[in-house]
Amino acid sequence: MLEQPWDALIPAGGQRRSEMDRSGGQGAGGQGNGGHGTGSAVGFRPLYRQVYDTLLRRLADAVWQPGQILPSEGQLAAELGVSQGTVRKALDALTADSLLVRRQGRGTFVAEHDDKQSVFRFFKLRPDGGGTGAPLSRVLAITEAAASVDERDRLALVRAARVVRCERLRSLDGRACVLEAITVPAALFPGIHAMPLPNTLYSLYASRFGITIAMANERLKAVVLQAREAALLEVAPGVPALEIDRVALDLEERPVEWRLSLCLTDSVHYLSVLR
Amino acid sequence: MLEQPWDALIPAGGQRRSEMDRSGGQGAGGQGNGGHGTGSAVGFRPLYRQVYDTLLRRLADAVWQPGQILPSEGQLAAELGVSQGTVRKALDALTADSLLVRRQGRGTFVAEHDDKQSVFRFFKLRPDGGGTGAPLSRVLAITEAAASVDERDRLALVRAARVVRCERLRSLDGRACVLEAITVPAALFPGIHAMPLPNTLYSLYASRFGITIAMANERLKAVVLQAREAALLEVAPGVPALEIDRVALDLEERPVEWRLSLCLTDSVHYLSVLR
DNA sequence: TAGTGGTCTAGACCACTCC
DNA sequence: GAGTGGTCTAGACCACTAA
Repeated sequence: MLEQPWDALIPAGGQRRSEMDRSGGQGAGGQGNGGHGTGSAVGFRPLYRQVYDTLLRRLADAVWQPGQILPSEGQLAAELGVSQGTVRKALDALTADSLLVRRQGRGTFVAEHDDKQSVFRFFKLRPDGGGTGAPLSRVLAITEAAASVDERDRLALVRAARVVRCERLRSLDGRACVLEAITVPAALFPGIHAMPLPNTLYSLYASRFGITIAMANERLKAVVLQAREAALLEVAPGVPALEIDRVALDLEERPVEWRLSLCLTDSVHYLSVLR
Repeated sequence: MLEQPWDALIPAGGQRRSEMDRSGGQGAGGQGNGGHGTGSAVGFRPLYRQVYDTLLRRLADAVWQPGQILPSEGQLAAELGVSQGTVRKALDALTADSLLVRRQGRGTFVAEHDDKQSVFRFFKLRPDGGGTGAPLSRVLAITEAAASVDERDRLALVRAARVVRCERLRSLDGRACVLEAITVPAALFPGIHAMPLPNTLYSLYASRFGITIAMANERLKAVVLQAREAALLEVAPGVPALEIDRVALDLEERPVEWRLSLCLTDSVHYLSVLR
């Protein structure tokens, strides 16, 4: 299934009954998996990590759709030739990564991120008062063009790549407060420039293009609004704004969206929880 | 030990051999622990959660000092009357919460957060270029006074409470870029106003006052510098700055520090990773 | 009642660290 | 070689859900 051409996953400890000798031989510590696809040295991963990768691949390939139920732990264990406990460890890890949802008595499901509570996973602006107003959006423009230098840089694109750009104005509790410039690779989102865009773009990415946003890196700065930006946000030029430079990554950690947001923060703040 | 006057923890499933009948009876789902001390309804927690709480209490009471080694899994299991696997699940959870560090072949240790890599756990400003310059600090003033309204609000203090205030100027890569106003309850940090303050305050809190910072909530805004602030940061008044309003919580989720930072972000950004 | 995930246990082998 | 955490297995009982 992986790491080895054999049908079953190779164990890393435990009394597995396979007759195959140690082949590569080595086991390996635990946490030092690295990732990023290099790992030419030993390339060993614990069994549950291999199960994790196997299931992650199926999620990335949309074998299971969002909201759909997965086979039970026992069925997956039998299919992959590992114990139920090992499958559980992989499923728990995928749940911790917000890719699965497990419900006692019902089953394990592919996470849906268009729920009301999930809107706020990647939207960290909150009204100062503590109200829970969900953001509303108005699309100003959507165009297709050749990628700029910045866009190629953020999205790891080649020179000739084309992108789709979208400008949106978002409001919270009825007040315009965010101006967003969104860029996605045209190749990954064919036809998106002609679609009606929902408020939560990431659910559209998942349902129409099979792209799941798993993570985002945001870089925040305080800036001063330019004339055009200020006009769109209906404030005076020179007002300070919070600039959020976000690159969103899919399940395979490829950058698939660049979003530059300008936020008015007089009655709104960006919430960050450090652990 | 907890939940029950008996010596051993009560199980929630499994074939434990205790003769005591179900007493309270009910089991309970799992995740709905809530916390915050209310939970008068059933108050049930899984065994591993009880072990977690027991060990957390010992950490909060400084039974084990930072850097110190804990008893082995087997010893803890024997002491608490549970299986090694249950202890492991609790230890793994504490490790996930950054309170413990586990090293294969060596043991389990209380996390030390004055290491070089740990400085950045609560310090999210990074040079744009990607350099890893650690911040340096210069204390401008330190005073004791009665708590202001804002301070009482942030730190959940009573009217008569006294606080210690500290103003610091921090620089990154040699450039002054952060002006910090720090407030702590005087009662929790006796004598701190007369101490030399290290660059990493939180290690001082742990080593001298037995207070471990487990979490922090930050609220970010874009603001304009006032004259005094701009002078201290050596820029012109009116320059935009990133305001970080942080409340730090200890192991028992009590607010123990309020920190208001003003950051220049022309060559520095605030890094936020969303998962 | 059957099937699912949630918890708990017991015991095995492995890799790492230190003596 | 002894002791530690890391991984894997097998099997038990529990709580929850739905038919």
